[in-house]
Amino acid sequence: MRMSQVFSRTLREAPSGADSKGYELLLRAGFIQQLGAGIFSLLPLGLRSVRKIERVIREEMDAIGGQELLMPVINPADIWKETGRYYSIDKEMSRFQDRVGRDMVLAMTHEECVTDIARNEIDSYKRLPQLVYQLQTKWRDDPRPRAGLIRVREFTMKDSYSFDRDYDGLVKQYKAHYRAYFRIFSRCGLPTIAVGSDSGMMGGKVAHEYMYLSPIGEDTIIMCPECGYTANRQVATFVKTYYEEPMKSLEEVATPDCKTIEALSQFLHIEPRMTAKALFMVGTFIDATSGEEQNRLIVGIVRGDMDIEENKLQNVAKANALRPAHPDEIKAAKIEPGYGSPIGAAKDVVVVVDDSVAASNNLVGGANKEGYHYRNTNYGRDYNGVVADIASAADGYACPQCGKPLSQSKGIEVGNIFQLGTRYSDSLGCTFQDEDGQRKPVIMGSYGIGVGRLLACLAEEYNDEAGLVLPLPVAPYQVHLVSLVKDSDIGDQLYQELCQAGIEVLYDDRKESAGVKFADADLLGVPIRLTLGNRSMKEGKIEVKLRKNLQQTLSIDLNDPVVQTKAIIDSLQKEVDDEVVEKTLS
RNA sequence: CGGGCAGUAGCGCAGGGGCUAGCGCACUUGGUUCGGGACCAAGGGGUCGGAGGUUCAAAUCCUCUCUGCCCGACCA
Repeated sequence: MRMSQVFSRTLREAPSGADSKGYELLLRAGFIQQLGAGIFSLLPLGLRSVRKIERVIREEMDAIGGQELLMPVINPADIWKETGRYYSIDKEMSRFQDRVGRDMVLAMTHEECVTDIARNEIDSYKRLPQLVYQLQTKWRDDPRPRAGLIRVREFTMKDSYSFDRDYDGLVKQYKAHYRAYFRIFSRCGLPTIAVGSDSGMMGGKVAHEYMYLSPIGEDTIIMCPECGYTANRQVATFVKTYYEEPMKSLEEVATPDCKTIEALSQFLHIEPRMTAKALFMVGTFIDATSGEEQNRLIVGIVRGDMDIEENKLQNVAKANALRPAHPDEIKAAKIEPGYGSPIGAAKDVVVVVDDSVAASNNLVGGANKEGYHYRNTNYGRDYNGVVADIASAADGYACPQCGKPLSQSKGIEVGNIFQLGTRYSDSLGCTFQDEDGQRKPVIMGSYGIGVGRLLACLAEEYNDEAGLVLPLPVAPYQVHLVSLVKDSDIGDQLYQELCQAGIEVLYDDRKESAGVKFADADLLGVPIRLTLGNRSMKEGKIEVKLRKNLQQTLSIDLNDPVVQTKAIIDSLQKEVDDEVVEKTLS
């Protein structure tokens, strides 16, 4: 490709609002352009990178037996009503009606569609196992898109779906994905870790997320440096210490202006761990068959030295959605905000008690009276509720596997894998006849990779002051040919030669100064730069620089450029191949 | 959905009742330069996000509205 004809142009200054380095550079290099909030066009350079990522994905999916198909973005709402997600998913899924008034949705994922296909195709155990995948546009009306391609509303996703006759088969396909995903990300050059995760709206039990660790990430990952335990904070557990002692009798105590645990413990001269903290949320419960909605107040109780993990609370309460309760909603349940506890609360509130509280005694808790707390509150005696782990893991807490201190860091989720089980085959009636003659639901798995987000993470990982430094397998071109000589014939000829040899060349044939050309080459970040200039040509050489190390200058012979260029490409490719991560799930 | 900020040339920004709306970069033409974002000269490009209002006069003040960004809620 000749630079003089490239559709996009480079920007000298970062557009305002480009808050992360990677996003800024993708914009400045002309890889992407924004159309609306969370809606981006991929320009030719960006699309070339995306196509390369997609090729890696296809190769690895094919390698584990995947068959590519393509499902429609627009679905009749019927199948979404069958699984209940038409009702349980809120505004994140966009809906409309066609001309005759039929309910339609923009599919935000394809479990419904693929299960519908499978129930027509799969009738016998002889047709299992199966694995299909697609690279398809998803629309999710995220309430808050941000950070360029990291969190968007329209995006391309690789999603695959496995079908098995039993759980052993599912586990096998799950493990195949576990390994394939590490291969995909590492082949693209992106370092990732797999963490245990919540299954969220997907349903199912076992799930992993692939995280690219980055300070701009929105997920918090809890890790144990000692034994390798990793989990999303949403599900991460830790070892709690309990404080058991003989129960003492309940005692009201005046605690003016003690609306926080900090103020309370200072006022009473006690440690936060001797208090119980209450969090009030309103949970929305949606009946999956009728779509009927009901709101109930949820009280989460955790010991004062910990925080509540809202995701855990939501799961335990089995709510479809949670939001903080308004003070008047709390009061309506006979609870006093700031001095609240389940003691004496209305009957219809859902009380969830962290095991740290249930197993500790004589904690200070709210008296549901402005300015007063109780000493010696005890679960089981003074109030009841569901006991579960709803505490949020954090830096320094004890690892659930080895007891050593945990650490936390931020990450971006680039992929995930779920063991769905029969969540969708049950509700959509996707069954097969097994060897024993019985009809059984197909066992499913679902596996996703955000393609654009992967590119965004790569841009985040690979850059320097001057621009992008993309690895060879995902760079839009392999070679950037910069011609600084007036006589364009030499450059044109070299360009032709390289192209004919199958090398992907970006050829800067513009009538620009050397500085402009180098600056653009730095910005675009094509891994290998060939510079055609008088300096080296006098010696019959072409100057070579690798984008990732501009200090070092190499050279190849002017009269035999193709073979030597190919050798450099091969060596860069080999560097990546040597780093391909092989990890298996035990 | 709450809180904050911002919409003026392709990009980054200035101007905040008064004549023809400006600067840098980018763009066009001519010339000089030619290995790290060159120089000189001459140009082109704007219904100042939209609607309504106040005023002799509105990019500027007021009201409404749309859009984008940031924080939070939210989020596979």
